[in-house]
Amino acid sequence: MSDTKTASASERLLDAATELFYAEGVHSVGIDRVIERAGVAKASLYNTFGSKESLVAAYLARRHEGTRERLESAVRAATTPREQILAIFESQARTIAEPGFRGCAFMAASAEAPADGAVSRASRTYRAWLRELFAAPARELGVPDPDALARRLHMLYDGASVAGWMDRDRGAADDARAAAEALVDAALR
Amino acid sequence: MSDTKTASASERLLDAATELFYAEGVHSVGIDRVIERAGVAKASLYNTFGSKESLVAAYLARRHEGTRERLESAVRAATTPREQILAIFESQARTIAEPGFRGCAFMAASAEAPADGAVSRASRTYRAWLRELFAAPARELGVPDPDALARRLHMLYDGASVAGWMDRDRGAADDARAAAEALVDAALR
DNA sequence: GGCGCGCTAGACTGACCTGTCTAGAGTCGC
DNA sequence: GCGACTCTAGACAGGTCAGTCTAGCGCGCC
Repeated sequence: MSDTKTASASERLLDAATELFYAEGVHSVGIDRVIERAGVAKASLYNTFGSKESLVAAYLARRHEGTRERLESAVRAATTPREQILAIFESQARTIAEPGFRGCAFMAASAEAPADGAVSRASRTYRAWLRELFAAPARELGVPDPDALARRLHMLYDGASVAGWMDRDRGAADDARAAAEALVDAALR
Repeated sequence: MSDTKTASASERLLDAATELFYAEGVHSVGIDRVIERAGVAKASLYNTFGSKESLVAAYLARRHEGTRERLESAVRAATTPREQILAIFESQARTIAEPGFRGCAFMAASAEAPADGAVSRASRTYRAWLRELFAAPARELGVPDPDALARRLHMLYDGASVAGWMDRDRGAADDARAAAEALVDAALR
């Protein structure tokens, strides 16, 4: 998170938007609260982003980037395809355990947004990337239908995220990891 | 759905709330649109439900009831515990294939609601019921940890719902069903 | 017949929303 | 010194929101 004093107005706006939108929801947080938290004038927000929807899209793009760095570095640290798949769930477990975890930001934002706007587009981009993150090691495994395996692993990932959020189940990703092992084994059988 | 002409004001309000809240989100739909669609005066809504939040809770309670009837009758029609578990996903497949499917109403409503209100309470009640719907046949299977199996099946169910919604994946529940078979087999092994 | 109750229609309040606009402060290169 | 630029502070417009309140209608029950 950037230093409030030195960072540019656009950085501070994104910091504030990230904290407020994720914690309270896109619709519940007004522009005025974002600029107040960022210590930035309203005109600067509209000069930089143009609209609230664009600010939300930028917030989601930044979250996508953060998740991408975290998960891809976890995957890189693993050697076998099987371990790469499980590393995704191990990284997710750390995310869910963090204080303030409130589920998937893309689900939350999409639930409040119309189906054809910038928010839905950002979500589709994110989900396509995550799907491919599962699909690449699935192909390396040499299973008969790697795309089907990737879809099912993605379901476990989403389900763990929902359980960590709505059921406050801290161990959700550990369960998902164990289930993922079973799915990989079954696909290899 | 009740007949607009003969049903009571409270029934017509719930009908309208169900359609609008599910299709467009709780926050996006104002009270005025609900009463207009229901053909009911605003005072009647506030006499009956007292607040918008209570109307939302009543809408969720009704959805819970509908899902309960659908899934429990699907489970009853199955004979073995294994078939009961798979019947849940088969029923989900029909739900996802329906036109207008927009994901889990409880996820959507919870994403817009504060964490301690009537909406979150309704979601917890619903999720606890669904968890138990998986747990009962899991216990009958005689697996070592039926609660863990139920949690993992619930994750698949949630993940299929998310995929059916966000990825417009019509076959999501079929994938989830196949994955559930693998999880059940692995738990029995 | 008359009373009460559930209902309708809609004005109204006060708050909050996004987005625009004005006016001016500070800082840079030149 | 001066213009260009980026920023701040905040008023303002136009709309929407939840929720309250008044006034009156119609129907069933006593």
